[in-house]
Amino acid sequence: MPGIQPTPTRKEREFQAREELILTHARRLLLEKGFQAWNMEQLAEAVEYSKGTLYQHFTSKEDLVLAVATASLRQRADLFEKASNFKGLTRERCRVIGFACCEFAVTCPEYFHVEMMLKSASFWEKASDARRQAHAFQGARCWRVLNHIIVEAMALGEMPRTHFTPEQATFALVSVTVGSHLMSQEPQLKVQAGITSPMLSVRFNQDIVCDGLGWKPLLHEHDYAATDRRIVKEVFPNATAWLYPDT
Amino acid sequence: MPGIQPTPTRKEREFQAREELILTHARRLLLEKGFQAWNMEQLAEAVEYSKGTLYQHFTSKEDLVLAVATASLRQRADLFEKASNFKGLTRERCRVIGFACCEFAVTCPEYFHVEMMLKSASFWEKASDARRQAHAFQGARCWRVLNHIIVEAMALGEMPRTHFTPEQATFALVSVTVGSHLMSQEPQLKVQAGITSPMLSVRFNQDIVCDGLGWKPLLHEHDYAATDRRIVKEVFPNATAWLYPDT
DNA sequence: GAAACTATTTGACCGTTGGTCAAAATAAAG
DNA sequence: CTTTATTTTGACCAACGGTCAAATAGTTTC
Repeated sequence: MPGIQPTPTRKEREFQAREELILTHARRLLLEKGFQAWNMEQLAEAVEYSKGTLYQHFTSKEDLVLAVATASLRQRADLFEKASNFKGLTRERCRVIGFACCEFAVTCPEYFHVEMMLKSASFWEKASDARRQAHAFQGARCWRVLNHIIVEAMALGEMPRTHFTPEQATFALVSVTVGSHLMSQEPQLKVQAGITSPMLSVRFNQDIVCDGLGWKPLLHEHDYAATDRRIVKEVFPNATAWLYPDT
Repeated sequence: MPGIQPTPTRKEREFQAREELILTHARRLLLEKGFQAWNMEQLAEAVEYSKGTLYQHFTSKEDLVLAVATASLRQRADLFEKASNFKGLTRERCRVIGFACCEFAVTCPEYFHVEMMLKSASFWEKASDARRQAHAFQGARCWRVLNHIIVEAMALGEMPRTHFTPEQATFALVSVTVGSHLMSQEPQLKVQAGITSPMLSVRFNQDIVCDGLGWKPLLHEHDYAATDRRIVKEVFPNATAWLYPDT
């Protein structure tokens, strides 16, 4: 919750603009080549500054990549919050979050590539504390949105509250979402599972978990196709691009 | 399905023994330090050979790590096949697989660390083709065991077969399992979700998905605590170590 | 048992890359 | 214009993955 910012000087604004330039190019390189297949020299060339200047913004290559990840994560949190404004049943609102996940995966395809590295302890050691906290903050925003919906679902009696806590339910949905995204990128599994549209698989698995949680109305008790049409129309008009597997 | 092997000479046996020695130490280093924080020189020192000798076994550091991962994956496939021999309802047998997952996570804790890297394209490029195929083979073994149980469940009418294919159901279970393992290692999420025992969370989420798939008998329709006791007794006597969160 | 030959092991060496810092360039102040 | 403060630069360093000619160990021949 940022208060009144001290007026940024021209220098500060230039610094900020350059940081975003760096992040943009780093993001592109991450997407095109992954983490290893480019170096700081190449990035410096791309942004038309020298290597030393890069290190005025970031303490290490890992710190830089974490900043890219956090910028993406902020977009996800923004999408989540936008999604949560949808008017409807709690399970319908959860469904909008599912759409947000897919929109995010399409908008920030480099994120899942980076997310892998975020699990490695050595990665975090090399990142600065400020960036670590920024990442945690955006992560918490995403968690909070989904958790709120589930708390509300329980309060309204749309989800049973006797078998598990709201946090357990949130965790289940987060897990299945991340796992589905990861697995649907695995070429071998895609063939074995006969996956044609990764996004469809992710949302299918989310539905399974929601049903498993007893989140009313269950999949076959409601016309979710109608809900989906409303979601596309009201919240994610661009979703048609990824909603149906390209023919 | 290995046929009659040509008799290995003494040299071949020594070569094999050394390879296992290398893998053992590499596995330990991976667990203790991750991927980055050790180098081939250190590994060479640990196994008391020189760096050049390591490169007679593996084409690159990545190739070596992939070999470690595949060795672990073989253990998982072994556990899965052992688990699938359990006599009982299909959902009970799926539950044994869930135990196998946890047993594996405890036995091969370095695997999830490595699995992250396996998603990176640049990683696979540096590994040899033979190791790639070996890894795919062990992965397919794991998939097949679970898939067979689900096919059988549908054939017996213990799982509905109208809403999805056996492969979709298998994919959902695989996704939630991997996702849960990953997420339950995230320190921030552990706090937010209030996770005390990662293994318990994984199995809980698997239960949710099984229920969501309509896999009879559902969680509340059957005394799965009794099943669990049988599983521990008959298949995983060591499971008590991780089954309950340590006090 | 020595010599000749083969197979294996070794570690000095190379190229690349993340990261540093003194010097150069630029901007600001006097 | 001169001096001072700030920013940018790229040569440089150390670390690491990977290579290969030389050394060592092992085997065969006479």
